[in-house]
Amino acid sequence: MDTKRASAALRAAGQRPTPQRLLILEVIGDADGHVTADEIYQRVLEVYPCINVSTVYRTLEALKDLGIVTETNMGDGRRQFELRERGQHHHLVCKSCGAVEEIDDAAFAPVRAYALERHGFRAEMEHYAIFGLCSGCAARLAVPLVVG
Amino acid sequence: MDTKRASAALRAAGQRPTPQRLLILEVIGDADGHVTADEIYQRVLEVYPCINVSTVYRTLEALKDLGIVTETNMGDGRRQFELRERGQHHHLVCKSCGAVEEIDDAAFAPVRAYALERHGFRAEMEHYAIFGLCSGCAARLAVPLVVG
DNA sequence: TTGCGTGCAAAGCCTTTGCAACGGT
DNA sequence: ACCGTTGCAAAGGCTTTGCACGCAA
Repeated sequence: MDTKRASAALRAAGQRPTPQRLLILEVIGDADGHVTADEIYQRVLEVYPCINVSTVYRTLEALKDLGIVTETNMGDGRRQFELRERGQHHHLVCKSCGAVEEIDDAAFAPVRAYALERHGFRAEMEHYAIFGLCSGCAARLAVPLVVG
Repeated sequence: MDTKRASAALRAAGQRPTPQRLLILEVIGDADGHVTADEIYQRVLEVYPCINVSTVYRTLEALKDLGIVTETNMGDGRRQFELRERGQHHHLVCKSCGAVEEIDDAAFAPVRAYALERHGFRAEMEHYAIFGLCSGCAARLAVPLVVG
């Protein structure tokens, strides 16, 4: 997301496009993939030495409310953030080697349908972390193939 | 899970079935649904006043390793625990009213298939929290129906 | 006796909050 | 002048760790 569009988005929401916010957005945009609040903080710090962690958290909260960034929990107690504009996707996290790859949101369409039909529930399922074994590790560990 | 089977499971894994551990298991088993570490701690405390939180955490870790309990992150920063023996299922969490209902694991079969076919990835997807709007809130808020 | 399991207290980590100051609009 | 934003520092919530004791095998 370029600075202009970011500014416009913030302004449109009645919020000020401060340098801190634009830098935070830039860091999130430049990182390809997800970043933690602390990573964002550290990277902004390199360019803008007087920013505070609380500003990062507050900004992330605001950007989330505006729908500009999304949050994922990868299960390690830290929140991961990412630009929403990258398009709906999720992450396959290998429990063995830690590799992370992306999986398209289309994979979840059947789950949404199921939830809606049987429970009347509008499932959002945005930006999930899916744990398991990547093809390499599965082969290496000779994991028997079982599909539920 | 009754005490005998729990003891056996622990013993089989070379671990001691201490009163603390059995009580913790009992609490998790009695709770229908998920419980947090602190809830477990509080409930055991009523019966066994000298137990410590750290024991609860250590036990939960051990029980997880043994595959006796599973953990879910419902997005509020606290870990939720549940007996695995209840069978594979997931939770639908309403973002509006906070209601939690269960959804069968069958809903995820297509996702596993997708991950395997396109990425060669063995997805586990155990015990997920799915956020969204329950039927009541969707109706109340007049949310337009969009299925991806 | 060996070592697992425990209680206790303290620290750790990530995140949030109160408050006064600052700066666009 | 107003009010959204910020930095700072301190607190907060949940979880983990170090250490010595106790108890079962």
